[in-house]
Amino acid sequence: MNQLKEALDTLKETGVRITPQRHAILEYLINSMSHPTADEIYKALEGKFPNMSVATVYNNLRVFREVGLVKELTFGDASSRFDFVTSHHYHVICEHCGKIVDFHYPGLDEVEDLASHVTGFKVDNHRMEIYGTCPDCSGKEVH
Amino acid sequence: MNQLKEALDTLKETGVRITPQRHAILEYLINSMSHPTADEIYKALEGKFPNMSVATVYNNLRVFREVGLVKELTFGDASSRFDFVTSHHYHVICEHCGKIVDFHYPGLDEVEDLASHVTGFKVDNHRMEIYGTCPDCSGKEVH
DNA sequence: TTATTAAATTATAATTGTTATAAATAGTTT
DNA sequence: AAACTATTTATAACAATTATAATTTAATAA
Repeated sequence: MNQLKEALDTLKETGVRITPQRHAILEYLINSMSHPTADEIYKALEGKFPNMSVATVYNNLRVFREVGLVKELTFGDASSRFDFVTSHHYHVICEHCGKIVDFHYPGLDEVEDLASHVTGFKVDNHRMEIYGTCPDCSGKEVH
Repeated sequence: MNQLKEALDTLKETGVRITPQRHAILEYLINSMSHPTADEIYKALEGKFPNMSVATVYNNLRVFREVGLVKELTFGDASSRFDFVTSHHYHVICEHCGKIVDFHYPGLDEVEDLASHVTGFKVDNHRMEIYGTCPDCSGKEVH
């Protein structure tokens, strides 16, 4: 239930020190329903941590990713976005305003199996994003 | 049949000038079975075009993308890779050596439909990549 | 064919996201 | 408390990409 507590436990289990900065970054990731960039996190926390370095944000996001708490979403042009891992879900992205909406779908195991069979790869995972126009932007277009 | 000719026709139709540089970049994209980065293209053509600027490569790849001739593959860390669009296919990527293998699969229309229904987005397209270990790297691991 | 004109190329500088480095700081363990 | 290690900070470096302005060139019509 308490995601932050669970996350902190995960860190403790894996021997990652819990620093105030890490605590705050995790908290921010969990509470923000968006998918913030490293810079957004940095800016959001500079009130609480005026001396925190951008490197700290990047370092810790990498740590969280390695531990499996956070997923990095990489689109082409802009900077990476970070997503606190809860359940397995995909993202639907608006090509006009960049809004990202979560979208649950049973994992595409079938595709992984076929890919593995055809290519001989040992398949670990996959990524998928869906692109389109969000309702807000659709509305604007019409007028 | 002749992909290069078709591509040049597409450019003509859309009013995009056919310059020697564009011709060469397209030719390289079509002939290379790999998925080159902008820099790889730049280096590959510097024999033929010693004065060509990197900007030219980037500019033209953008033009090709806008016209639909080329698809940009964006992974997180490294630079974008470019894929001459032939038929609809996905990519299987080796997490160890970075090798990219094409993989045909009937489009996941079903997922797009569901996403559209759930989120209210007007869905245009999607991307999917599959990650794993290629046979070569699997072999090396064992020893 | 040549003259015209808008588009493309070039060279360069600037920008941006991210990572590397080294010194300072803060937890942990003995 | 001392010693050790992980973490943070500040800064510099890097690499991919884009912006700019001057120059050149492709397409087209006289």
